[in-house]
Amino acid sequence: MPLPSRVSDLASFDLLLSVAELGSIGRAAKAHGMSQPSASERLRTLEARVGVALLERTSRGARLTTAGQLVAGWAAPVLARAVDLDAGITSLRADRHGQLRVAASLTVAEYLLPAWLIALRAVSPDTATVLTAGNSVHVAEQVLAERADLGFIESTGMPQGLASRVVAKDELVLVVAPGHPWARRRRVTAAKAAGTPLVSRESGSGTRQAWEHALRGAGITEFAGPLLEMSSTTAIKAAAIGGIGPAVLSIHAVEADLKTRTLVRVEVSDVDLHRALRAVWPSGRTPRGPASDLLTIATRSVTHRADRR
Amino acid sequence: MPLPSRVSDLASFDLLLSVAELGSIGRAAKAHGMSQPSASERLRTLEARVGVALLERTSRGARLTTAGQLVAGWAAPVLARAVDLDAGITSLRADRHGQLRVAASLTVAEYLLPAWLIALRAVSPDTATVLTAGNSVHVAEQVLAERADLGFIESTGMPQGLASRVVAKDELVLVVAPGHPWARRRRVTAAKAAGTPLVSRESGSGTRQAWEHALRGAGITEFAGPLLEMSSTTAIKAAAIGGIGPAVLSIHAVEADLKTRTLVRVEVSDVDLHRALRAVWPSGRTPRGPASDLLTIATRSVTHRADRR
DNA sequence: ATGAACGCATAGGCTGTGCCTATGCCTCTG
DNA sequence: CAGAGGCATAGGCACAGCCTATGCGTTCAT
Repeated sequence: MPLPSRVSDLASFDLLLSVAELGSIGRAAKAHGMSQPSASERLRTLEARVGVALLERTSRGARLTTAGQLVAGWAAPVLARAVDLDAGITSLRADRHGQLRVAASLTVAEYLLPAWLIALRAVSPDTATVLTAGNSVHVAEQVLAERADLGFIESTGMPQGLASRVVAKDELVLVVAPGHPWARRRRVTAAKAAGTPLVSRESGSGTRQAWEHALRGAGITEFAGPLLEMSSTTAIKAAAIGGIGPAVLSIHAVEADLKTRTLVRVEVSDVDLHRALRAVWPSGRTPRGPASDLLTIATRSVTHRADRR
Repeated sequence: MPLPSRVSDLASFDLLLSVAELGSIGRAAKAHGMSQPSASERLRTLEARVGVALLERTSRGARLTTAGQLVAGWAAPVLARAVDLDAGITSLRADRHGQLRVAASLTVAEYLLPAWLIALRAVSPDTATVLTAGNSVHVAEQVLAERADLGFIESTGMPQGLASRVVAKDELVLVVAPGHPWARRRRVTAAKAAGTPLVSRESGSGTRQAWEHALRGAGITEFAGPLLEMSSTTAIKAAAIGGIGPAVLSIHAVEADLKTRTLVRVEVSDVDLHRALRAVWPSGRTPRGPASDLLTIATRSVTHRADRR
């Protein structure tokens, strides 16, 4: 399902937000480093694509119409997530010799780090961050070898020589498409879940290991083989949504889909699927400088969330 | 602050997700209605912009690298919000004579309706929805005049002749930039809040009225004039983030900013800033067809959220 | 072993979008 | 009444992106 082309031009929506903020097309143009006529035409074609008037142009500026306010309101989250994406990408490029080297598991890197990096930039704007992603063992190695200043891992199997602090919670969830038989009762037994082939990552994935580990904790010893093995979380989600079969993913990965009901969560009786996410660093070598800032930010995020429950 | 151009090309990221899902560049190209060479080049330039390899190209397909999985993971929420945006835009265009006419307050239309519309499309794909946004009085008029099948309003001042059901909660929050003096203590008295000039919407805005109403409930009678009046939520947020002064906004509008700490919430002692959001329809004329579906979806969202607390 | 099928890369050529500068018109203000 | 600020229009240029055609490498079946 390709994205509707109507919304693919982020720069135009960004321009619209700038007009809302600055009160005139010309000022918005300047803020974006383009000429006023260019901005004017961009907004005009944006309006044409949207199909309704978004701006009220007066001789002393431009204001959003009601429809314009709505569109701006919907566009803002898109741009906010795009900023997250950009922050993540920046941390991936290693060409700047970053002062702060972070190693993180995929779950942390995907769902939590971008927001932390943006907060970090607010605290120390000049810190270039280099991110390496891998499984927990890999991250631990990087930190122990001092090739990373700070690591973030799932808590299972903490190696020696590392100090740590819990910074967030993760939870595995079993999800199915709304049409799936399990979607109605919303609960299955551990044995049933283990005996059913799932859409999953390749074997060796941390999520898959954690899933089997949790079920073993409930006394399960036999597991059905995977129904389908796919290379990415997105692909697994797409397969599950398409009704191929149940899947097990991090709660962070399916939050939005649960909200919009494109996926339905199914509880697994008597199995604890929670796990803590931890920051780690070489014991005795307390993080300093930007690493300390990032640790503070990450820790604050867990207390912040606790506030809101 | 304009969006970094690195992430402005949504179509390329969408293509990347399709590759992750379908396992080959050619199939992704076909899914997007373009030729294989075009897709190949798009992905190549995307990799150049990102600065790291995202795909592992083999002779029988393409897989994401670790970095590619990360980028895909960050891009997915951007695209998901873009789909929301598109759903909203679709509902704004009135050229199709929609079978379902919805009138909603700005808060509901901005933050809740897109997800509902997407869920509605899953239930009845052929329903074209037309959305009108306005303040609560305006919405009530539309519904009473039967120019809208269903309305969504803040609950203050329910007019006669309308039946209703609570579908969501809203809450006003006082926010300041992290550097503001109030950010440290995180709490002010009602009198102090009322006596301080705020960045706000034009007078007559529902948010502003609700704020003053809530403070009057706490015995406050005198209000400072606004520090700055702006035309949109985005503009107000930008001003607050920029440190111009405190602002009062819906919790939904600042959720992301609170999470990333670009804004800090300040409690107001002894003032109840909650309000219910209600669906309304002409009493006696129980919603049927798509209107009933939408009502069910909206109602489900409130119980769903309750589940998760 | 060998050809067919599949998949990605490269080459060449074209179209159209988007941007810039210059200019005109309108309105509010002093 | 003149000037400033702001948006729209016009004309012209550059480049980005797409398509078709083709080539090369790998895999699989006969």
